[in-house]
Amino acid sequence: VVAKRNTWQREAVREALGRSEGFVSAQSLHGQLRETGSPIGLATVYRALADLATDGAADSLQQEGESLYRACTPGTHHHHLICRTCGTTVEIEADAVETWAAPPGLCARCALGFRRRRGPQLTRVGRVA
Amino acid sequence: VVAKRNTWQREAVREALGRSEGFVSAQSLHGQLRETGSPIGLATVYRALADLATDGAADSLQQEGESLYRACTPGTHHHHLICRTCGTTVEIEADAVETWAAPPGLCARCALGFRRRRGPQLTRVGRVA
DNA sequence: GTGCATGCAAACGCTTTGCAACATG
DNA sequence: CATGTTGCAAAGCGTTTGCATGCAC
Repeated sequence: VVAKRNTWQREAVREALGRSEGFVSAQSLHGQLRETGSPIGLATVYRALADLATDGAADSLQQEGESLYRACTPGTHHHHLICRTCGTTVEIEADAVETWAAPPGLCARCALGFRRRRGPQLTRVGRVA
Repeated sequence: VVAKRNTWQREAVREALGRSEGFVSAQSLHGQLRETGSPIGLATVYRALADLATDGAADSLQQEGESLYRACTPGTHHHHLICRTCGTTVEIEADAVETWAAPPGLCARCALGFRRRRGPQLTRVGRVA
């Protein structure tokens, strides 16, 4: 993988992310880094997190208008299960979840492509009433 | 149900929401209403949507930093499946999805409470690498 | 007159971008 | 010297809130 940008501070962000339990916001990550004496800027944290997410080294989710990030083991094909109630997150191997999540989570047309391409997919289930 | 607020324009928002296919943003909904000659303000659209979502008359999801809304059949206990690839959304009856989604989507501790309370839950599955 | 919905504009929080300064090779 | 990262500050965007107005009862 060719280094695109954020070569110095990006490592600091990656470390801080790895040190954190569960998902953290960019701002809280920035706060932590500043507390440890780093002069890192908020913009750099955002840029680093965007890169990490692109490379698959970090996983992100949206919650209440802000993005939360979490280090995840890169290179391995896996999914996350996030408990909506308590926030507990588990990485699980791909095959297990695809067995139950992929077919009902995609419409017929896309499920076809999913099985072929196995591209990024997200299944969401909301409960009402 | 006692009318809390937004009694007049709320109905206009509800109608416009029902007229829309799939999920729409508050801003686009506001634009549509203004195009039809309504003097409704953006704030009122947001307030009405918040109420509709609270009452279960609308379903909302977050996508790329903005909230999208969709009318849904109120009073019935149901879930939504949203295809991450093409955005197709289907309402499905509760029992079917709870069979496969609830147990793996919650951690052990919360799943217990889920079965007891059957409170609002959301299961997300993200795919990486 | 009282209460509450409404529209407007300002404020808010998170994120992104413009830019000048600087480190690296 | 050329390239690309950095911090800061300002801008951007969706959303929320404060407030004066006006309608309904």
